Amino acid sequence: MSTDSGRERLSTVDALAQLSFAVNGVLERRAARHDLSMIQTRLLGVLRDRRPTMNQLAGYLELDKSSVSGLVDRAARRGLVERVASATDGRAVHVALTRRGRALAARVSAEFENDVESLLEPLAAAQRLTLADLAARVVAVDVERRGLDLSAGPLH
Amino acid sequence: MSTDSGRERLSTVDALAQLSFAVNGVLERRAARHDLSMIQTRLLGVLRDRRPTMNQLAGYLELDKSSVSGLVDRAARRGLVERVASATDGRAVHVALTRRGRALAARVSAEFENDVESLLEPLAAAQRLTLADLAARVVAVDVERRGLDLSAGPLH
DNA sequence: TATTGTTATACTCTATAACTATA
DNA sequence: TATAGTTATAGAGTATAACAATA
Repeated sequence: MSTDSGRERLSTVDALAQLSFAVNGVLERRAARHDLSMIQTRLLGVLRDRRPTMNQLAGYLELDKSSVSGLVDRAARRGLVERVASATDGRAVHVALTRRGRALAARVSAEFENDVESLLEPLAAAQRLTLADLAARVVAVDVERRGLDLSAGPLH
Repeated sequence: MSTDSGRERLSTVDALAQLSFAVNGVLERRAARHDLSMIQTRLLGVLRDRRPTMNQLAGYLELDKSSVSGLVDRAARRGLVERVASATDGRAVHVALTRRGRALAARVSAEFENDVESLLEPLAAAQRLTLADLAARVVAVDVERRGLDLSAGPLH
């Protein structure tokens, strides 16, 4: 790793932090183009393959249930999600994507994928695979340690 | 972005997104232990080696100047930063860390470094270097493309 | 006139505490 | 009583628009 372009070598931590920052920024700007905040984007992502209760949703998003109430209110006001009464528990409410919400989720996800691909342009195919492999290894251990559902990540 | 959440091999985009999510989470939780939001943490980070005007600060943080006013207000109320009148421009105000702000910034930064090191535990030393190298390459190109100051990243 | 910064206003996001309805 | 969810309230964070002071 040379410094021939006048750029100092970053520490591993710095490099990783800045990479995360870049990826996060990509996602944020992409979401913003659809008038979506990160948390609204995550909400749509979580709902792509689930129909959780408010309570479960709070678990996935690591938010208080009262925060989720407002979140879902605002998404529902935009016609992206809807509340569905539980058939088995009179207290519970499920949250589901509307057709429009599903379409938007799919679109944002596809665009994000493109954005990240383009971010990775400087790497050769083999290097991307290496990066993916190393990242996956780190993530797998972190998920296990923290006992989280992997699929509650950025877009899921 | 795939829809399955098992332990299958992740796509490069998924792996990268989840890695970013993990790193971001580490930083967020670390900051929260000091009652700092991400943006307050970034504010302290930016000020570690700068004494910018409000306007320049808005540029570093990519926020509107009115947002920066409030941000600095709250940090100043906690004794972490202070406003300093410009010696050369009667309109301008510089923002600087207080002693307490500098100490906190150093502490959070050191702790964050530890956190990320521990996140990277599953990787061997050589793999970490590879990861850092690939990340740095991606970041360097992104920074150039977007014309940003590299040092306005997560902790700087 | 142009620039720097603050203030007024409005909205999203978040948590805590109090509440309602159901189990 | 305990649980699921909403509402009331408070505060951080953000942007837009209007403003004051200085250049």
